Amino acid sequence: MTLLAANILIVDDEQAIADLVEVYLKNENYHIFKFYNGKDALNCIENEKLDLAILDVMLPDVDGFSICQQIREKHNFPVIMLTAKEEEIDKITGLTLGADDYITKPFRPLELIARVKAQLRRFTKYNSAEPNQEEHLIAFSGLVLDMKTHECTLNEKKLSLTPTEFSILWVLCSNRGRVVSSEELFHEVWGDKYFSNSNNTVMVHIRHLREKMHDSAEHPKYIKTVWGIGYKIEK
Amino acid sequence: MTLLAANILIVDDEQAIADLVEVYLKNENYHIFKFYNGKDALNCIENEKLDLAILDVMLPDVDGFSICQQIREKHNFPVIMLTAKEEEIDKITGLTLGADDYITKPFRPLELIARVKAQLRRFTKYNSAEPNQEEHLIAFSGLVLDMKTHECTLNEKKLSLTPTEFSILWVLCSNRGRVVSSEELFHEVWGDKYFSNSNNTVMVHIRHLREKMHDSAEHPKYIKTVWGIGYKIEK
DNA sequence: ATCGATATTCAGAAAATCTTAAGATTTTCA
DNA sequence: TGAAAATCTTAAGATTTTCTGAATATCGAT
Repeated sequence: MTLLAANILIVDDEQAIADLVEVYLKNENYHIFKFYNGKDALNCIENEKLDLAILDVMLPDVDGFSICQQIREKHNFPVIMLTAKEEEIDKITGLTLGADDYITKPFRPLELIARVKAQLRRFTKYNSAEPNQEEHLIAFSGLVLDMKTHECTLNEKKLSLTPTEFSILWVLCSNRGRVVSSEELFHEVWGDKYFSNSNNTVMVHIRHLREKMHDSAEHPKYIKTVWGIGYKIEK
Repeated sequence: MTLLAANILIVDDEQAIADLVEVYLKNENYHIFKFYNGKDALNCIENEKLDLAILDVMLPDVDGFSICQQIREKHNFPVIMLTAKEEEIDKITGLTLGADDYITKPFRPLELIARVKAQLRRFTKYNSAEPNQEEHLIAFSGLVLDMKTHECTLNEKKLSLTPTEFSILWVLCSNRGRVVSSEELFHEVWGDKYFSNSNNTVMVHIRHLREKMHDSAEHPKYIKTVWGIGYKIEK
């Protein structure tokens, strides 16, 4: 994804947590600066070129909120706050001001990694001189999908798709030439929520898509059914 | 119907829980190794090729945390921890070190299955994307099988195979030069479901395959019958 | 020639998908 | 804020495709 590994700062006085985060992020090939207190962290912020910071809200010396503020005085990179239980978020909403995201403990490793990547992606996208201008565009054989505007046109004519429909079509298109199972589609579009036993929902949306694209289930030009496997769009 | 069923280890001293998990996952066609104590589990880890482990944190002999550590010494597959009540997670956050996810009891079956699948998906994605890009393709003497698109072509002409037919042909091709018995075929394609003593079902599919490939049983170019043993495709 | 293994055929069963529509939820807008 | 509109989800029945098992025919080794 990135040519050079991002530098990530992690501060938490619960050493187990900090160590845990370190393990997972190192595993993703990031370069980690880890501290168990605020002072050392501040020092690091001064001297290192960081790409992202993960701060525990509650620290014995300098709390995460203060650190975040000090980061914001000079830097623009994303900050993710680590907070205690879900229920307490309300009370500390103010504390997360200036942060870009927050994660509640206990957190799932996957969630952490996903959030980190999301923030890095967002940051590098807005800040890199030469962004992937085409990343948000898919176009082939008369079909154009624009992720930015969420618009879709087919042979110059605009299709008004619902968000879900757009997402499904996007996933199918970005996997063009490959069969995508209903289950996979569901996970890509709805996230890793639990899914209901029937994949009928996906099917209904596929139907709506075909309808709007003037496509048929029997002789589809675009979304083809692969029996027993899933759906695909030909390459 | 999966080509390879994942091997899943489940360890819990509460037999009811372990049994329950076993039932749900077997129902999803996974192959289950179930143990009620840590020692047997450790033994299994040594000797079996596992794809995922579900470990109860509290075990009478060796606790789940230790097992997880021992897994991590040699293996990289996902580990999901089973913990007691939600409220107690704080206390044991440290114990989930090295695990990829955790589930609190009591859990809902769908949630369990969703989590297991999510982990397997993540794992197989990270572990198969790079190294063997061509793994999804089998091609020789005019026959091409593409796992990605689930397409099969014979001398440039497309054969429209049913899911089962495709699977059977895939298994035969990936074992090219070796005789595969009907029973083996059955297990590879259908998983560990019942094996009806009459292997006629396999035979019928073989026939359909031969038909679609314009192959004959008497002088087969592709799928050859090895009397008393099974079928094979010449190398 | 005989016997067990493999082939063929085909119709009913099972499974997957499609369609439709109603109720639930979310979003929009006055 | 509350009502209307749009969207999503779920369920049930229809349809299509695929699978299976029984009956019968054929093959191959001895």
